Amino acid sequence: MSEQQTAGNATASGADAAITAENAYSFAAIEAKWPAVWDQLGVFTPKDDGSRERRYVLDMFPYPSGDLHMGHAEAFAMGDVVARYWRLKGYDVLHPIGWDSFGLPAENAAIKRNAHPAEWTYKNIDTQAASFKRYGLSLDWTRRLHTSDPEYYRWTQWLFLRFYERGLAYRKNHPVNWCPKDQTVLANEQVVNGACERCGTPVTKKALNQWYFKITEYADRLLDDMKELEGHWPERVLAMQRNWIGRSEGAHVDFTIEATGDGSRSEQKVTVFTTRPDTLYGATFFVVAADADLASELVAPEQAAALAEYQDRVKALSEIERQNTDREKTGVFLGRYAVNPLSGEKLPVWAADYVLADYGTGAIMAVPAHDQRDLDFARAFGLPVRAVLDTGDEDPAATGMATAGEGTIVNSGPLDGLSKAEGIAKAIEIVEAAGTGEGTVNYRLRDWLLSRQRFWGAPIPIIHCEVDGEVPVPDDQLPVRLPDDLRGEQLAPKGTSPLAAAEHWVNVACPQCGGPARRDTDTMDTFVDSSWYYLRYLSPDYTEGPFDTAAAKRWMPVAQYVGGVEHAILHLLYSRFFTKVLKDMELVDFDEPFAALMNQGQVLNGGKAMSKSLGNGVDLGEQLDQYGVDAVRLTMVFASPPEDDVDWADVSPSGSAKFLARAWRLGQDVTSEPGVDPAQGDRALRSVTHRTIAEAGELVEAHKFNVVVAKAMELVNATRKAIDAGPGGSDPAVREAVETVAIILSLVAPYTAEDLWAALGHEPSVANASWPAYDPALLVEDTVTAVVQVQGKVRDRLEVSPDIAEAELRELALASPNVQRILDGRGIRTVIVRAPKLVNIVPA
RNA sequence: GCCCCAGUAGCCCAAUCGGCAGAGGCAGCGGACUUAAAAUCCGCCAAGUCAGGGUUCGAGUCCCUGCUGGGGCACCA
Repeated sequence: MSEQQTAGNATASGADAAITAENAYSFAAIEAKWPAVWDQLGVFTPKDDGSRERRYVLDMFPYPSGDLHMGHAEAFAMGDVVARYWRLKGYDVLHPIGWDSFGLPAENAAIKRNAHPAEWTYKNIDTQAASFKRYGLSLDWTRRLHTSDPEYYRWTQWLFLRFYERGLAYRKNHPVNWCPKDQTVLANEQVVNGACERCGTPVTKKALNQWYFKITEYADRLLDDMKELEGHWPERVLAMQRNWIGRSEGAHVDFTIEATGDGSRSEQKVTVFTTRPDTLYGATFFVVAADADLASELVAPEQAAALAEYQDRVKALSEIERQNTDREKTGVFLGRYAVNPLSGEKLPVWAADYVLADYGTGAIMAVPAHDQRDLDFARAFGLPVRAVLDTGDEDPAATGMATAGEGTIVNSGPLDGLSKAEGIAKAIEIVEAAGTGEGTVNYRLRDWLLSRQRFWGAPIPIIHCEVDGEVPVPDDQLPVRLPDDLRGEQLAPKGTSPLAAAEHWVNVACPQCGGPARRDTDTMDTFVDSSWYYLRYLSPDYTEGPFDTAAAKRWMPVAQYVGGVEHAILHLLYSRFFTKVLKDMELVDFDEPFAALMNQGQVLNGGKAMSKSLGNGVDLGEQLDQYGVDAVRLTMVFASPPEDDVDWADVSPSGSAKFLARAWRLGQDVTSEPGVDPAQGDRALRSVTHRTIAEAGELVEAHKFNVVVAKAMELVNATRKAIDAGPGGSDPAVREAVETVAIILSLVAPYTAEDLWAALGHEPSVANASWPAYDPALLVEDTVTAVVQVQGKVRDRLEVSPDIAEAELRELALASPNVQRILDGRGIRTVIVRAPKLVNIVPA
């Protein structure tokens, strides 16, 4: 900025400005100055011309609920460090932004305001977009997308149809999780402790005909491919996914349910899943899930009334009550007997709610001696307990404690004498040979319930015809657009989708027979939208398919994904599933979409998550107004390692602002010209600079961003000292140091760094600069301090050459008067020498 | 109940392979500059690493036990 312009500005902002405008740091001034320059230069749009190695950095895209908040500020600050570092390192970096813009809040707002959800949604997106721009992120805005745009959801629907063709999208009538408040079904993953993940309302069960994705078919691949992610994803996220998929090895064993004496029920085969086939001889009763159809099929006529009554009782329980593991065991005898295929023993068949209808086969053989749940049930109903594995523990029947450890099999005919593991193998062998069972693997994972009875989502592109049944909407009729004439109350949840009431939309001609038909009125879970958005960024305007497969080949997988751990299972598991299906469709050539994952911590205030109800929220906009963008970003990054929480009450944005001003002022004191040879400069300062470069690079790569900032502070301090009390501002080493400060700072504080870069006489943008190379010669010290210990305690320090020989160091150490005094004539047992830094003398 | 992570100055946090407990910041204290204040600059202060045990010449770091805090899972046969 020229002096004339400065003077002009001074009059505009008052008399005091004249004193400060020239040489004082003003975040407001620099925030106003640079965004237009960045836009004009197009710094953050990747070249995509193959001239550089490509890297894809992605932050989980936001949901447009109001303006950005402190959480966004932290997450995006972290992702930007990586994107900017890689750009400086010479990579062609893709760092796009978009919005996950379908979802319930928009609908609720529309109902309240008698408006259309799009109005609220796109207004919020505009607000957030402006805030993102202010926040100085190195984003490529040319690829911006919104999942609620018809051009986007057209392809969400297209993908649904491809899944449908492959048998991966299907409908079934099944008891599902139902949120009474949101009036919609929920996926298993969206039920937390028996309550709706979104609103906290206790979830109930409801039998409904719903759409599912067959994610279970990919359970083994979702599990196995995690090997690729180990070391690159946080261990706890992998653990949570492993846990959620819940692979367990065991056996399917067929039991024969005997016909009733009066012939009212005939003989029937029922399969159980067990992980403990070694305990087959210990089975003393048989249980089926009370809410499964199987219970009603099996029940003997004289017990039917009792079962019906029990089922009513079970239905009345909330999910929260049902999941309480301290509950007394309940159940009802079905009047039937199951024959153990190994022992031939007859076992009474019971129905109980501790057996789950949708895990395994919904039926179990109960082995009370070796399973705590079965034992609790046996004791409640006076059923026999028979130990078949001698673990050395006391009899479970007496103690009430089932024994689950290792031991030797007893009372089990052909299995006697075997260990647990041998018994499992042998029992599987026997049932397989007899044709009454087989070894198998079972998963905890359930299919993904994707239909929602809400308006603001991608309509499911299926038409129901009386003649042809389910008919997919032909590709050339996509997208199935949402009607835009529904308002307010018309969108209110009624238990069925609001779309059902839009008669003009619902009634269509069947694409196959032309006869009268109705559109499917459910919309897709918004997690479907977000399961493939990272691919759409690669070719956001592509019209031949959801994405350009060539672009996917160039850019995928995402090299660094950044987002909150709250998506550990939901979004990340679904996206992994989608990727695997796309691979099978030969649209992509990789198995995992996100090669590396970083979970940023939360922003707390006073030890607690910010929330309206606690009234401890901190407004991001106010923080930015008060301290400036760079100071807020710096505070986020400096406070702690990225994955740790930041407590806003514990940190100091004003301290950050002070540091930034201090760094910026260095630029005012550099008097050498750009391009001077730093080799002529002060060696001590150069040594600090080059050490900082070396360390900062390693630290960024290790994601220790907070330490990078600390190193930058050290360099700033050293440079200030060199200017004021050393070689002075004209020394070429000072220029080199300040240029390094600008480049490192650009990772976190782009405005300040850019302004500093300009003050040093460089053309914008600092984002186009290169991460400096360090000179290893400058990292070598003239002397190092060797520590001399006696028995591990420091007794002397010696200044020695870094390449001192072990023997010489040993002699020097032993000659130390301090050492001699401490040794006090005692002999020496050993001397450990780690030249050049340490000697440890062990006295006799 | 089971599994995972973390405990270092008053506070937030550093500390390659086990090798001098301290890099950086906040707060505090003192000084310089100022008529004064703000801003700025300089300096100072501070823990022996949650507790106990073990391995080692040497442990914040490795092993065991416990305590505290945080997170995940939880009738999944």
